[in-house]
Amino acid sequence: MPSSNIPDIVIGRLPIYLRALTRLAAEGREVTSSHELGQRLGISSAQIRKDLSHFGGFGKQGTGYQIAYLIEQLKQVLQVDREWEVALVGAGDLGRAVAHYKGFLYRGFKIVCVFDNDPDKIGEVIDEYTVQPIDDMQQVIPEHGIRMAMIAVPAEAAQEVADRLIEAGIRAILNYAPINLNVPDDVHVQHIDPVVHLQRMTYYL
Amino acid sequence: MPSSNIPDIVIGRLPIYLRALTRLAAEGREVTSSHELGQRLGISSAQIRKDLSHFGGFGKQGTGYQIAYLIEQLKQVLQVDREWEVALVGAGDLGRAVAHYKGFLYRGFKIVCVFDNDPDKIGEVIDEYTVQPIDDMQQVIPEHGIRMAMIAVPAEAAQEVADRLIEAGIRAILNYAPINLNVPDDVHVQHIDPVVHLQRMTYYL
DNA sequence: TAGATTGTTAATCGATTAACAATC
DNA sequence: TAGATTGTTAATCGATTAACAATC
Repeated sequence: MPSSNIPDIVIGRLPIYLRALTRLAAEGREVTSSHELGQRLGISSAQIRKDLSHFGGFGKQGTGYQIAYLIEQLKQVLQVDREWEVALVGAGDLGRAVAHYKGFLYRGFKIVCVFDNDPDKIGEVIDEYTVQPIDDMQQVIPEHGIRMAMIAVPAEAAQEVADRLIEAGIRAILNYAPINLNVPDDVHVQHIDPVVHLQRMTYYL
Repeated sequence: MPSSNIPDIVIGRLPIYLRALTRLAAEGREVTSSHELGQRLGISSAQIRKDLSHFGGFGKQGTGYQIAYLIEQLKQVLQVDREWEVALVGAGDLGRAVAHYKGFLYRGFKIVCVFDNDPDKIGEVIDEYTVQPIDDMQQVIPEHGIRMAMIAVPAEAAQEVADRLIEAGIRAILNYAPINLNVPDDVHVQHIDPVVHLQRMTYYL
């Protein structure tokens, strides 16, 4: 965690707020309150106010928050008021689905290259991407100055892919492989494993 | 949260432990310690011991934990020592990828039906599944006694799909749509939104 | 003005960690 | 036995909540 003294758990909630606010805006709403937002998200209004107050006073007493303005501010805080180029490794079923996904673009991210090591897949075209050999990563990633990557390869290959990505300059990894990645302190990792979420729920059933 | 007085945050870590232990077993290891497991996961050994102690004494002083035994016990606690039938709603790119994913089966889950409301997709065959009309959910789900579902439809449709699933008897939902779902207290929801994870990391870049 | 809601402080609550006796 | 590691208690740390003055 290089910068700042703001709890990581707070940072983790900001994208959730941003998503809910964007939704409210899409519904045509212009103003909201910590109370309303909290109700929608199942979070206390006090927590929302406290979280936001780490970054400034975005609201107005008696009125609440201007949705458009708060969205703008949160995007700035999260640095998603720009577009981040992302590399994708893995062009199997999952990688293909990720490559197709249209939801990245309007929320700050753009996949710019897709890698795989399967000779059958290299050269294949997925939407606007041509699958490149994984050995080209070391060249392509620094060339574009890409700092974020998504891993969608089998569990066995994920750690090695991560190591090579980091060597190529990647500093943030979204890992879809069902395995824990070990990375240096200055590299950020997030895991997506649907089974973990399912297993968390079966406990209560 | 119907049952138990064990913190939800502890339950949330168990699947992570289970995944790491399964990995260790796959590497041919038979015994591990809270210290080793902690190192792999970036968690303190004390936390692992404390978490496990909620459910019993699974280790042996001086030795550590028998991996196979601990896996078995954790599966029992999480109720994934059986196979859960899961309904999938949405047969677009994402739903298709989810349907193809082989990783559910060996970790306690089996997709048994796929629904969509697009006439072009109904009747289509995805692996072993034939896409069924979404209007059949109310019949098919109770018939099979299915209690878990995954939502892979566009954000606009997700809340309505969730409402109908719950009406049909679903009590745990894994939501891939980038929107917060509001559900009754006795229904469990987990969200998967890759953009939220990416946005959480850009803050630090 | 009266009503509403913020931003912030202090109090509460809960989770993590440190430490160690028990024991394999 | 000596060394290692658990399970558990108590101490610490941090996050959430309640409450309210400020103010729109």
